[in-house]
Amino acid sequence: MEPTLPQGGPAGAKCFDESDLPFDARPVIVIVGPTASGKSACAIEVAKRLGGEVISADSMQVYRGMDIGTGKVPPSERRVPHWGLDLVDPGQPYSAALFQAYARERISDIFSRGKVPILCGGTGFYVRAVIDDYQFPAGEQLDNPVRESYNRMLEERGALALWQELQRLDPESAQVIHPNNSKRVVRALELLEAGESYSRQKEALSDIGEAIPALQFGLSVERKVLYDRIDRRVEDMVAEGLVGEVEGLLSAGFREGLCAPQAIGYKEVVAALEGRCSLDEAMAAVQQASRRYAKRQISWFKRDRRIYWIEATYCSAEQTAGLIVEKVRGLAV
RNA sequence: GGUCGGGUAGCUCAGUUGGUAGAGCAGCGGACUGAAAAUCCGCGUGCCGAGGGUUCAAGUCCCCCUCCGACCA
Repeated sequence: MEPTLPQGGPAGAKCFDESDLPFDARPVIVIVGPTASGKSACAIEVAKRLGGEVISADSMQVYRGMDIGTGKVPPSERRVPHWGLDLVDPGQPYSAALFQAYARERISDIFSRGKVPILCGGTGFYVRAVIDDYQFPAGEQLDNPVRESYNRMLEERGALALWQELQRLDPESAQVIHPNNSKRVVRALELLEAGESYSRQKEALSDIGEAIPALQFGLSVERKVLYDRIDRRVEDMVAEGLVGEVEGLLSAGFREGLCAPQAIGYKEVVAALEGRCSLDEAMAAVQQASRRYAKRQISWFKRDRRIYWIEATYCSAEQTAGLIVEKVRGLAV
């Protein structure tokens, strides 16, 4: 089947136009898409052809020791330098702001060596934090005592009381956050402490500019095919030793982490290891969670009108990479 | 062959004395500025097995056919 490069992407999408590029700016190549859409292989292929290096934009692949379940490309298959992997231990928190700083540093370093940075990953928030002008308050602690105390308030007095507290301190922000969304309510309260306002940030989002010139490509795969691939991938993960990997992490204190234990594929296997369900049930839960995750990813990326969508359902990594390289060269002339 | 039970959403099932149907799960859509694989919001998607009858009105009552299950031969 011949791959084609659609002209627009979603209906009415505004395509990236070469006139948007500053004359001498070298764009970062961005490859996004839902889990199991073939991003990683495609990125490696593009990197090989363009003299590039891959930066993974994935909130879980930053963790050391979480390899099988996060779908990390094994070292033997990397072919080109990979960044963004194994940055911290599973016990540590990580964030979009940290990734933003890390990835931008990597990008300028790769450029300075005359190579092409390829940002590739499924964590939409991380991708946008890097290429767009997201400004996070400086100097915030990740294990914030303020967050701690609001979380306690949530536990003791409930979601509504917490939201009402926000309403009292910052009514504008309370208005744009659903009372049930306690995580975000806590974040808004935290921001207040740092002298920022959630609602002001949200407003700024509407006309946020690009911080780094980027050419974004999205791999789209028919839903049914994507779901089948996800289901199979989960079976493969178990066959490759996911359970053993989780056991190892557990004995290394993985449970105390803030972010890592939330990873799909890990929390479910932990439940099975603790006897709360069978392994088969855990696998089914992982498959379902992955499908829903893919749906959320699609939702996130669909919104970005700058992305060129590539219909990749029946395409190999060589084919999708070929289209990307062709497009990049076309624009670079 | 006979008797009984059942056939309602993708699945499991509810459905009052008749008033053109609703739960759970699954699914779909959306939001997103230091947890984002997280968190949150929204949406029933239906030839009620087929046909006929009674009735102003049938998922519901009657007849017949059909399919599934159990039991009896």
